[in-house]
Amino acid sequence: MKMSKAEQKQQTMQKLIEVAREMFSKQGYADAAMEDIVKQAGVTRGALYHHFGSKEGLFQAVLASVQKEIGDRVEAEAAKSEDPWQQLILGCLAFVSSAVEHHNKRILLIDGPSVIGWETWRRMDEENSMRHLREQLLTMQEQGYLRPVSIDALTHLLSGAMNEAVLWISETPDHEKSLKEISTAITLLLEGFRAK
Amino acid sequence: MKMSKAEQKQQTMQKLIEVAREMFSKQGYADAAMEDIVKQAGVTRGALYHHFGSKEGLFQAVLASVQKEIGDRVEAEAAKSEDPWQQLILGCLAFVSSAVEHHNKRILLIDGPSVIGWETWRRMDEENSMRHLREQLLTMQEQGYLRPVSIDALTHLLSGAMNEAVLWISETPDHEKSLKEISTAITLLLEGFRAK
DNA sequence: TTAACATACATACAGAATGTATGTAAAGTG
DNA sequence: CACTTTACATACATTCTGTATGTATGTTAA
Repeated sequence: MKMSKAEQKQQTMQKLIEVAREMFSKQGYADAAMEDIVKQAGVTRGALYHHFGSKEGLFQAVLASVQKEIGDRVEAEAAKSEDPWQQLILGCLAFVSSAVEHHNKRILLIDGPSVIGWETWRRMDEENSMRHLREQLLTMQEQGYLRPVSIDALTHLLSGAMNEAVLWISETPDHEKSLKEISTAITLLLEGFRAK
Repeated sequence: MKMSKAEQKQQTMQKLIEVAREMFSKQGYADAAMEDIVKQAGVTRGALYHHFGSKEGLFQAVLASVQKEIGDRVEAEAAKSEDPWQQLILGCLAFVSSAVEHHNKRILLIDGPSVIGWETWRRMDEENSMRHLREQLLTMQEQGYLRPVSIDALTHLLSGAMNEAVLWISETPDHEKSLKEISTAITLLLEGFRAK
Protein backbone atom coordinates (compact mmCIF):
# COMPACT_ATOMS: atom_id res chain seq x y z
CA MET A 1 0.00 0.00 0.00
CA LYS A 2 2.19 2.75 -1.35
CA MET A 3 0.97 6.29 -0.93
CA SER A 4 1.63 9.30 -3.10
CA LYS A 5 2.67 12.52 -1.42
CA ALA A 6 -0.58 14.10 -2.47
CA GLU A 7 -2.64 11.30 -0.95
CA GLN A 8 -0.61 11.38 2.21
CA LYS A 9 -1.01 15.12 2.54
CA GLN A 10 -4.74 14.95 1.94
CA GLN A 11 -5.16 12.17 4.46
CA THR A 12 -3.13 13.84 7.20
CA MET A 13 -4.87 17.17 6.77
CA GLN A 14 -8.30 15.59 6.77
CA LYS A 15 -7.56 13.64 9.91
CA LEU A 16 -6.23 16.72 11.68
CA ILE A 17 -9.27 18.74 10.69
CA GLU A 18 -11.59 16.02 11.93
CA VAL A 19 -9.90 15.72 15.30
CA ALA A 20 -9.55 19.48 15.71
CA ARG A 21 -13.20 20.02 14.85
CA GLU A 22 -14.18 17.64 17.60
CA MET A 23 -11.95 19.26 20.19
CA PHE A 24 -12.68 22.85 19.20
CA SER A 25 -16.40 22.28 19.44
CA LYS A 26 -16.24 20.45 22.75
CA GLN A 27 -13.58 22.40 24.62
CA GLY A 28 -13.50 25.64 22.72
CA TYR A 29 -10.57 27.04 20.80
CA ALA A 30 -8.60 28.35 23.76
CA ASP A 31 -8.75 25.15 25.77
CA ALA A 32 -7.90 22.78 22.94
CA ALA A 33 -4.18 22.06 23.04
CA MET A 34 -2.33 21.35 19.81
CA GLU A 35 -0.42 18.65 21.64
CA ASP A 36 -3.63 16.74 22.30
CA ILE A 37 -4.89 17.26 18.78
CA VAL A 38 -1.80 15.84 17.10
CA LYS A 39 -1.61 12.99 19.57
CA GLN A 40 -5.18 11.97 18.85
CA ALA A 41 -4.60 12.33 15.13
CA GLY A 42 -1.55 10.11 15.34
CA VAL A 43 0.98 12.65 14.11
CA THR A 44 3.30 15.22 15.69
CA ARG A 45 3.39 18.99 15.94
CA GLY A 46 5.62 19.01 12.90
CA ALA A 47 2.86 17.74 10.62
CA LEU A 48 0.37 20.26 11.94
CA TYR A 49 2.63 23.25 11.54
CA HIS A 50 3.77 22.05 8.16
CA HIS A 51 0.25 22.03 6.77
CA PHE A 52 -1.54 24.76 8.69
CA GLY A 53 1.20 27.09 9.85
CA SER A 54 -0.45 28.02 13.13
CA LYS A 55 -3.25 27.14 15.49
CA GLU A 56 -5.31 29.87 13.91
CA GLY A 57 -4.64 28.38 10.48
CA LEU A 58 -5.97 25.04 11.63
CA PHE A 59 -9.04 26.68 13.10
CA GLN A 60 -9.73 28.49 9.86
CA ALA A 61 -9.61 25.22 7.95
CA VAL A 62 -12.00 23.64 10.43
CA LEU A 63 -14.37 26.59 10.24
CA ALA A 64 -14.42 26.43 6.46
CA SER A 65 -15.43 22.79 6.51
CA VAL A 66 -18.27 23.44 8.96
CA GLN A 67 -19.54 26.38 6.94
CA LYS A 68 -19.47 24.41 3.75
CA GLU A 69 -21.56 21.61 5.19
CA ILE A 70 -24.25 23.96 6.37
CA GLY A 71 -24.16 26.05 3.21
CA ASP A 72 -24.79 22.98 1.10
CA ARG A 73 -27.83 22.03 3.13
CA VAL A 74 -29.27 25.52 2.92
CA GLU A 75 -28.86 25.61 -0.83
CA ALA A 76 -30.49 22.22 -1.28
CA GLU A 77 -33.44 23.17 0.89
CA ALA A 78 -34.09 26.51 -0.77
CA ALA A 79 -34.11 24.90 -4.20
CA LYS A 80 -37.25 22.98 -3.28
CA SER A 81 -39.54 25.83 -4.24
CA GLU A 82 -40.03 28.00 -7.29
CA ASP A 83 -41.57 30.97 -5.52
CA PRO A 84 -38.84 33.45 -4.49
CA TRP A 85 -40.62 34.37 -1.30
CA GLN A 86 -40.99 30.76 -0.33
CA GLN A 87 -37.36 30.10 -1.22
CA LEU A 88 -36.24 32.82 1.11
CA ILE A 89 -38.20 31.45 4.03
CA LEU A 90 -37.14 27.88 3.31
CA GLY A 91 -33.51 28.92 3.18
CA CYS A 92 -33.67 30.80 6.45
CA LEU A 93 -35.35 27.97 8.27
CA ALA A 94 -32.96 25.45 6.75
CA PHE A 95 -30.02 27.44 8.03
CA VAL A 96 -31.37 27.71 11.54
CA SER A 97 -32.44 24.11 11.87
CA SER A 98 -29.36 22.64 10.30
CA ALA A 99 -27.04 24.82 12.34
CA VAL A 100 -28.88 23.81 15.49
CA GLU A 101 -28.61 20.13 14.70
CA HIS A 102 -24.97 20.47 13.97
CA HIS A 103 -23.11 20.54 17.23
CA ASN A 104 -20.50 22.94 15.91
CA LYS A 105 -22.17 26.18 16.90
CA ARG A 106 -19.24 27.07 19.05
CA ILE A 107 -16.83 26.97 16.14
CA LEU A 108 -19.22 28.60 13.72
CA LEU A 109 -20.77 31.37 15.77
CA ILE A 110 -18.95 31.87 19.04
CA ASP A 111 -15.25 31.30 18.60
CA GLY A 112 -15.20 32.05 14.88
CA PRO A 113 -15.38 35.84 14.97
CA SER A 114 -13.15 36.07 18.00
CA VAL A 115 -10.36 33.81 16.80
CA ILE A 116 -9.95 34.91 13.20
CA GLY A 117 -11.45 38.39 13.52
CA TRP A 118 -14.90 39.54 12.52
CA GLU A 119 -13.97 40.79 9.05
CA THR A 120 -12.35 37.53 8.04
CA TRP A 121 -15.16 35.56 9.59
CA ARG A 122 -17.73 37.59 7.70
CA ARG A 123 -15.91 37.10 4.42
CA MET A 124 -15.81 33.38 4.93
CA ASP A 125 -19.42 33.28 6.02
CA GLU A 126 -20.47 35.12 2.91
CA GLU A 127 -18.46 32.91 0.60
CA ASN A 128 -19.63 29.68 2.11
CA SER A 129 -22.97 29.78 3.79
CA MET A 130 -24.53 33.23 3.47
CA ARG A 131 -23.82 33.92 -0.16
CA HIS A 132 -27.23 32.83 -1.40
CA LEU A 133 -29.07 34.97 1.11
CA ARG A 134 -27.71 38.15 -0.36
CA GLU A 135 -28.25 37.00 -3.92
CA GLN A 136 -31.76 35.88 -3.15
CA LEU A 137 -32.62 39.22 -1.61
CA LEU A 138 -31.11 41.13 -4.52
CA THR A 139 -33.09 39.11 -7.04
CA MET A 140 -36.27 39.56 -5.07
CA GLN A 141 -35.83 43.29 -4.89
CA GLU A 142 -35.21 43.51 -8.63
CA GLN A 143 -38.36 41.55 -9.25
CA GLY A 144 -40.36 43.85 -7.02
CA TYR A 145 -41.04 41.49 -4.16
CA LEU A 146 -39.39 43.73 -1.60
CA ARG A 147 -39.93 47.23 -0.40
CA PRO A 148 -37.10 49.64 -1.10
CA VAL A 149 -34.41 48.91 1.44
CA SER A 150 -30.65 48.49 1.50
CA ILE A 151 -29.91 44.88 0.68
CA ASP A 152 -26.63 44.95 2.55
CA ALA A 153 -28.29 46.22 5.68
CA LEU A 154 -31.10 43.70 5.40
CA THR A 155 -28.72 40.83 4.78
CA HIS A 156 -26.77 41.58 7.92
CA LEU A 157 -29.86 42.05 10.04
CA LEU A 158 -31.24 38.71 8.91
CA SER A 159 -27.94 36.96 9.27
CA GLY A 160 -27.42 38.27 12.77
CA ALA A 161 -30.96 37.41 13.77
CA MET A 162 -30.60 33.84 12.60
CA ASN A 163 -27.20 33.32 14.18
CA GLU A 164 -28.54 34.43 17.52
CA ALA A 165 -31.62 32.29 17.00
CA VAL A 166 -29.43 29.23 16.57
CA LEU A 167 -27.63 29.91 19.84
CA TRP A 168 -30.86 30.57 21.69
CA ILE A 169 -32.58 27.45 20.43
CA SER A 170 -29.60 25.36 21.42
CA GLU A 171 -29.95 26.59 24.99
CA THR A 172 -33.65 25.91 25.35
CA PRO A 173 -34.78 22.58 26.72
CA ASP A 174 -37.32 21.91 23.97
CA HIS A 175 -35.62 22.49 20.65
CA GLU A 176 -38.65 21.64 18.56
CA LYS A 177 -40.84 24.10 20.35
CA SER A 178 -38.37 26.97 20.19
CA LEU A 179 -37.57 26.20 16.57
CA LYS A 180 -41.27 26.56 15.79
CA GLU A 181 -41.43 29.83 17.65
CA ILE A 182 -38.45 31.12 15.73
CA SER A 183 -40.00 29.99 12.46
CA THR A 184 -43.13 31.95 13.19
CA ALA A 185 -41.16 34.99 14.23
CA ILE A 186 -38.90 34.90 11.19
CA THR A 187 -41.87 34.62 8.89
CA LEU A 188 -43.48 37.64 10.50
CA LEU A 189 -40.19 39.49 10.47
CA LEU A 190 -39.81 38.98 6.75
CA GLU A 191 -43.39 40.08 6.25
CA GLY A 192 -42.30 43.59 7.15
CA PHE A 193 -40.24 43.79 3.99
CA ARG A 194 -42.84 42.46 1.56
CA ALA A 195 -43.83 44.97 -1.08
CA LYS A 196 -47.46 45.98 -0.78
CA MET B 1 -2.69 61.91 52.31
CA LYS B 2 -3.47 58.59 53.90
CA MET B 3 -5.76 56.26 52.02
CA SER B 4 -8.28 53.85 53.48
CA LYS B 5 -8.19 50.26 52.31
CA ALA B 6 -11.54 50.71 50.67
CA GLU B 7 -10.41 53.76 48.74
CA GLN B 8 -7.23 52.06 47.71
CA LYS B 9 -9.11 49.02 46.49
CA GLN B 10 -11.60 51.06 44.53
CA GLN B 11 -8.86 53.08 42.91
CA THR B 12 -6.71 50.12 41.93
CA MET B 13 -9.61 48.18 40.48
CA GLN B 14 -10.86 51.14 38.51
CA LYS B 15 -7.43 51.80 37.07
CA LEU B 16 -6.98 48.16 36.10
CA ILE B 17 -10.38 48.05 34.43
CA GLU B 18 -9.61 51.20 32.49
CA VAL B 19 -6.28 49.97 31.22
CA ALA B 20 -7.61 46.50 30.47
CA ARG B 21 -10.55 47.90 28.58
CA GLU B 22 -8.19 49.84 26.38
CA MET B 23 -5.96 46.88 25.66
CA PHE B 24 -8.75 44.33 25.23
CA SER B 25 -10.48 46.51 22.70
CA LYS B 26 -7.35 47.35 20.76
CA GLN B 27 -5.49 44.04 20.78
CA GLY B 28 -8.26 41.63 21.61
CA TYR B 29 -8.47 39.43 24.68
CA ALA B 30 -6.00 36.79 23.58
CA ASP B 31 -3.24 39.19 22.63
CA ALA B 32 -3.47 41.39 25.70
CA ALA B 33 -0.91 40.22 28.23
CA MET B 34 -1.57 40.65 31.93
CA GLU B 35 2.02 41.68 32.34
CA ASP B 36 1.47 44.70 30.08
CA ILE B 37 -1.81 45.57 31.72
CA VAL B 38 -0.43 45.70 35.24
CA LYS B 39 2.67 47.54 34.07
CA GLN B 40 0.59 50.23 32.43
CA ALA B 41 -1.66 50.46 35.45
CA GLY B 42 1.34 50.88 37.71
CA VAL B 43 0.77 47.78 39.83
CA THR B 44 1.93 44.16 39.75
CA ARG B 45 0.34 40.82 38.96
CA GLY B 46 -0.35 40.43 42.64
CA ALA B 47 -2.84 43.25 42.69
CA LEU B 48 -4.65 41.99 39.63
CA TYR B 49 -5.03 38.44 40.89
CA HIS B 50 -6.01 39.65 44.30
CA HIS B 51 -8.96 41.62 42.97
CA PHE B 52 -10.06 39.71 39.90
CA GLY B 53 -8.83 36.18 40.43
CA SER B 54 -8.09 35.45 36.79
CA LYS B 55 -7.73 37.01 33.39
CA GLU B 56 -11.29 35.96 32.65
CA GLY B 57 -12.43 37.64 35.84
CA LEU B 58 -10.85 40.88 34.76
CA PHE B 59 -12.46 40.62 31.36
CA GLN B 60 -15.86 40.05 32.91
CA ALA B 61 -15.49 43.19 34.99
CA VAL B 62 -14.50 45.16 31.90
CA LEU B 63 -17.42 43.77 29.92
CA ALA B 64 -19.84 44.71 32.65
CA SER B 65 -18.67 48.29 32.63
CA VAL B 66 -19.04 48.57 28.87
CA GLN B 67 -22.51 47.04 28.94
CA LYS B 68 -23.62 49.35 31.70
CA GLU B 69 -22.58 52.44 29.79
CA ILE B 70 -24.51 51.42 26.71
CA GLY B 71 -27.51 50.22 28.70
CA ASP B 72 -27.83 53.58 30.38
CA ARG B 73 -27.87 55.41 27.08
CA VAL B 74 -30.50 53.10 25.65
CA GLU B 75 -32.76 53.58 28.63
CA ALA B 76 -32.42 57.34 28.52
CA GLU B 77 -33.21 57.46 24.82
CA ALA B 78 -36.26 55.22 25.00
CA ALA B 79 -37.76 57.29 27.78
CA LYS B 80 -38.11 60.23 25.41
CA SER B 81 -41.44 59.02 24.08
CA GLU B 82 -44.77 57.98 25.56
CA ASP B 83 -45.90 55.79 22.71
CA PRO B 84 -44.77 52.17 23.27
CA TRP B 85 -44.18 51.57 19.60
CA GLN B 86 -42.05 54.68 19.33
CA GLN B 87 -40.18 53.73 22.49
CA LEU B 88 -39.27 50.40 21.00
CA ILE B 89 -37.86 51.94 17.86
CA LEU B 90 -36.03 54.65 19.75
CA GLY B 91 -34.45 52.10 22.06
CA CYS B 92 -33.30 49.90 19.20
CA LEU B 93 -31.75 52.77 17.31
CA ALA B 94 -30.15 54.12 20.46
CA PHE B 95 -28.52 50.79 21.08
CA VAL B 96 -27.14 50.49 17.58
CA SER B 97 -25.86 54.02 17.31
CA SER B 98 -24.37 54.18 20.77
CA ALA B 99 -22.70 50.79 20.39
CA VAL B 100 -21.26 51.91 17.07
CA GLU B 101 -19.83 55.08 18.55
CA HIS B 102 -18.33 53.16 21.36
CA HIS B 103 -15.07 51.66 20.23
CA ASN B 104 -15.49 48.63 22.44
CA LYS B 105 -17.43 46.46 20.04
CA ARG B 106 -14.74 43.87 20.21
CA ILE B 107 -15.17 43.39 23.93
CA LEU B 108 -18.93 43.60 23.82
CA LEU B 109 -19.83 41.55 20.78
CA ILE B 110 -16.86 39.61 19.49
CA ASP B 111 -14.70 38.46 22.36
CA GLY B 112 -17.47 38.51 24.94
CA PRO B 113 -19.31 35.32 24.04
CA SER B 114 -16.11 33.48 23.26
CA VAL B 115 -14.20 34.35 26.41
CA ILE B 116 -16.84 33.92 29.08
CA GLY B 117 -19.14 31.58 27.18
CA TRP B 118 -22.38 32.40 25.43
CA GLU B 119 -24.71 31.58 28.32
CA THR B 120 -22.88 33.82 30.75
CA TRP B 121 -22.57 36.53 28.14
CA ARG B 122 -26.30 36.35 27.42
CA ARG B 123 -27.15 36.58 31.09
CA MET B 124 -24.97 39.64 31.51
CA ASP B 125 -26.32 41.19 28.36
CA GLU B 126 -29.86 40.73 29.56
CA GLU B 127 -29.15 42.16 32.99
CA ASN B 128 -27.31 45.18 31.74
CA SER B 129 -28.22 46.32 28.30
CA MET B 130 -31.00 44.16 26.87
CA ARG B 131 -33.27 43.96 29.85
CA HIS B 132 -35.61 46.69 28.70
CA LEU B 133 -36.03 45.21 25.26
CA ARG B 134 -37.70 42.11 26.63
CA GLU B 135 -39.82 44.05 29.10
CA GLN B 136 -40.86 46.49 26.45
CA LEU B 137 -41.92 43.72 24.11
CA LEU B 138 -43.84 41.94 26.86
CA THR B 139 -45.73 45.09 27.78
CA MET B 140 -46.52 45.81 24.19
CA GLN B 141 -47.90 42.36 23.62
CA GLU B 142 -50.08 42.58 26.71
CA GLN B 143 -51.45 45.87 25.47
CA GLY B 144 -52.24 44.40 22.08
CA TYR B 145 -49.65 46.21 20.03
CA LEU B 146 -48.04 43.00 18.81
CA ARG B 147 -49.21 39.99 16.90
CA PRO B 148 -49.14 36.72 18.80
CA VAL B 149 -45.51 35.62 18.84
CA SER B 150 -43.06 34.20 21.35
CA ILE B 151 -41.47 37.12 23.13
CA ASP B 152 -38.34 35.15 23.90
CA ALA B 153 -37.86 34.24 20.29
CA LEU B 154 -38.53 37.78 19.16
CA THR B 155 -36.17 39.25 21.71
CA HIS B 156 -33.30 37.09 20.55
CA LEU B 157 -33.99 37.73 16.90
CA LEU B 158 -33.96 41.46 17.47
CA SER B 159 -30.95 41.36 19.70
CA GLY B 160 -28.96 39.30 17.24
CA ALA B 161 -29.98 41.51 14.35
CA MET B 162 -28.87 44.64 16.14
CA ASN B 163 -25.58 43.19 17.32
CA GLU B 164 -24.70 42.20 13.81
CA ALA B 165 -25.84 45.59 12.56
CA VAL B 166 -23.40 47.29 14.89
CA LEU B 167 -20.51 45.24 13.57
CA TRP B 168 -21.50 45.81 9.99
CA ILE B 169 -21.88 49.55 10.36
CA SER B 170 -18.49 49.75 12.01
CA GLU B 171 -16.93 48.16 8.96
CA THR B 172 -18.55 50.39 6.38
CA PRO B 173 -16.74 53.55 5.26
CA ASP B 174 -19.74 55.84 5.72
CA HIS B 175 -21.19 55.20 9.17
CA GLU B 176 -23.94 57.78 8.84
CA LYS B 177 -25.21 56.33 5.63
CA SER B 178 -25.22 52.72 6.82
CA LEU B 179 -26.78 53.73 10.12
CA LYS B 180 -29.64 55.30 8.20
CA GLU B 181 -30.05 52.19 6.10
CA ILE B 182 -30.16 50.07 9.22
CA SER B 183 -32.69 52.41 10.81
CA THR B 184 -34.99 52.05 7.85
CA ALA B 185 -34.57 48.31 7.78
CA ILE B 186 -35.20 47.92 11.51
CA THR B 187 -38.32 50.01 11.29
CA LEU B 188 -39.65 47.84 8.48
CA LEU B 189 -38.59 44.71 10.31
CA LEU B 190 -40.57 45.68 13.38
CA GLU B 191 -43.52 46.50 11.18
CA GLY B 192 -43.93 42.79 10.53
CA PHE B 193 -44.90 42.27 14.16
CA ARG B 194 -47.40 45.10 14.48
CA ALA B 195 -50.90 43.92 15.28
CA LYS B 196 -53.31 44.65 12.48
C1' DT C 1 -3.43 51.42 73.15
C1' DT C 2 -1.82 47.46 71.72
C1' DA C 3 -2.15 42.79 70.30
C1' DA C 4 -4.44 40.05 66.84
C1' DC C 5 -6.08 39.97 62.47
C1' DA C 6 -7.42 41.10 57.69
C1' DT C 7 -6.35 43.30 53.48
C1' DA C 8 -3.72 44.86 49.54
C1' DC C 9 -0.49 44.19 47.40
C1' DA C 10 4.88 42.54 45.56
C1' DT C 11 7.96 38.86 44.01
C1' DA C 12 9.55 34.64 42.50
C1' DC C 13 8.56 30.54 40.44
C1' DA C 14 6.04 26.57 38.38
C1' DG C 15 3.55 24.73 34.57
C1' DA C 16 1.65 24.70 30.18
C1' DA C 17 1.19 25.98 25.54
C1' DT C 18 2.54 28.00 21.03
C1' DG C 19 5.84 28.49 17.65
C1' DT C 20 10.55 27.72 15.46
C1' DA C 21 14.87 25.74 14.00
C1' DT C 22 16.85 21.81 12.46
C1' DG C 23 17.24 17.08 10.94
C1' DT C 24 15.65 13.08 8.01
C1' DA C 25 13.53 9.76 5.11
C1' DA C 26 10.76 9.16 1.24
C1' DA C 27 8.69 10.62 -3.03
C1' DG C 28 9.03 13.26 -7.17
C1' DT C 29 11.84 15.10 -11.21
C1' DG C 30 15.07 16.18 -14.98
C1' DC D 1 20.70 8.35 -11.02
C1' DA D 2 21.76 12.70 -8.92
C1' DC D 3 19.30 16.19 -6.66
C1' DT D 4 15.43 18.63 -5.12
C1' DT D 5 11.25 19.05 -2.81
C1' DT D 6 7.90 17.43 0.44
C1' DA D 7 6.15 15.66 4.69
C1' DC D 8 6.93 15.10 8.48
C1' DA D 9 9.70 14.29 13.64
C1' DT D 10 12.25 16.21 17.54
C1' DA D 11 14.22 19.35 20.53
C1' DC D 12 14.22 23.78 22.10
C1' DA D 13 13.20 28.79 22.87
C1' DT D 14 9.75 31.87 24.22
C1' DT D 15 5.78 33.52 26.32
C1' DC D 16 2.01 33.69 29.18
C1' DT D 17 -1.14 32.38 33.03
C1' DG D 18 -1.63 31.19 37.58
C1' DT D 19 0.04 30.14 42.37
C1' DA D 20 2.68 30.13 46.57
C1' DT D 21 4.71 32.94 49.68
C1' DG D 22 6.24 37.10 51.93
C1' DT D 23 5.30 41.81 53.79
C1' DA D 24 3.64 46.21 55.01
C1' DT D 25 -0.30 48.71 56.23
C1' DG D 26 -4.85 49.48 57.72
C1' DT D 27 -8.66 47.70 60.96
C1' DT D 28 -10.73 45.95 65.10
C1' DA D 29 -11.54 44.33 69.63
C1' DA D 30 -10.04 43.54 74.43
